[in-house]
Amino acid sequence: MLELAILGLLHESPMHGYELRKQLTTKLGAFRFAISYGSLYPTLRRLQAGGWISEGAPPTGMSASTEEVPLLTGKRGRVVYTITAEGKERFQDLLSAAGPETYDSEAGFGVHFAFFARTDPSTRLRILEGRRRRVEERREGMRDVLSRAAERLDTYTLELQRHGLEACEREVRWLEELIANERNGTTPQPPSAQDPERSS
Amino acid sequence: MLELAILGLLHESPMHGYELRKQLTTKLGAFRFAISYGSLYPTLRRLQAGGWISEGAPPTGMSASTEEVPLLTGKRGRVVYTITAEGKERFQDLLSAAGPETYDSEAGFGVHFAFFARTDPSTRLRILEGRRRRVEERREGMRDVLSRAAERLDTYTLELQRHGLEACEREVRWLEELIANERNGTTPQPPSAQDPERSS
DNA sequence: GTTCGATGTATCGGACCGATACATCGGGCC
DNA sequence: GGCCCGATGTATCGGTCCGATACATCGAAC
Repeated sequence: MLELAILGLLHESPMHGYELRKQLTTKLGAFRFAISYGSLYPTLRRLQAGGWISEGAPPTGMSASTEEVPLLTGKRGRVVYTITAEGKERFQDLLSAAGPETYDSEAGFGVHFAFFARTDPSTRLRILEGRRRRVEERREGMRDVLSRAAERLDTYTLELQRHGLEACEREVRWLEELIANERNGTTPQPPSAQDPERSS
Repeated sequence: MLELAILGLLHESPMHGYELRKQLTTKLGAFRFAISYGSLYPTLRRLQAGGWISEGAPPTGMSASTEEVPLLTGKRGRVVYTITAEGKERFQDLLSAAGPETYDSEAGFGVHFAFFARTDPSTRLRILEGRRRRVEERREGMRDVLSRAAERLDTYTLELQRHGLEACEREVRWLEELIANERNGTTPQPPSAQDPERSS
């Protein structure tokens, strides 16, 4: 999960840990996702051990990302991580591997969704539908609780269920819209959508 | 967190692990909360070590909960856990101890909220306001991302932020309503609210 | 010149999850 | 009768991730 997120961000540009964390919480944080250093650094080491990222500046002297990265001077500390070719492959693999963990957790789905621009259309659809099914299940569960036990629960518990149910219904509607757009080949939201190429 | 949830449920009636887990996911599950046995059983042992719950049927031969618990025959397995007097104290302590962890996590807030009926009014208000502040912070963060970076993000990432922002706004509104009701002394939602007894 | 907040790297203990392994029981089915 | 199967039920293990914490550097404010 975290691996996918990190690879995805490093795919765009090399970064050091601090910056990486900021991006993780802002760009991917929308769907409840916050990462602590206690998981970031171990994961970075894991990725390094797998040969998917490497420490140090980009492979050959490039000046493209000059403004993105504050450009480490030779000083001390400040470790910049760069994705390797194997890392890019790994990223693509993880992107299309949409198992149950992709639908189950908020975070998992959020991360996958954030990289949809680089995910192939069929996988996108698969993930959206899987997620929808999952949320629908939760919704049904809460409906049951509300209808069967309306009398046996105190007001607060009841209100909690009611709010949860509403959130689920909203999310299902949102997903349904996304799925419809996906089938049309339209991009999600904006007024003027250009016809995207039809790969696969 | 889990300790609080378990003590709260056992406070209502003794239960065995399986039933406990079901209740945890249905009654408290609304605000994204699912528990696995891998955390349930260790926590039960922790609670037992602390003397807050005890194994076996309720202290003295009571027949009140006959229909609630499937009533273990002498067979095998089937361990029923009962809350102790110290456990009840502990429960009250945890209820009023509303630290940052109460506001930060969905689950933490959900559990506390589910037991609001047994929480004193001032603590309720404190928790609701703390939670609101937290959600407002997240909301502002997302607003910033959306306004500053609207051009630099792809459609999907943008849509993710948009959806997240909307969810935050909803939750803030919900909390605001609850806070207002709390100040009025009204119970949360229903049309005709009877004046609740004012217990300690 | 020194205090302070932002930037930055890193670890440790512990909470929690997912998978898994069992064992028991009541039915349905051949 | 014998069999399997799904629901009920207890329990552990490895691993992921979190929260707290410790440091070190740097520019700006005072």
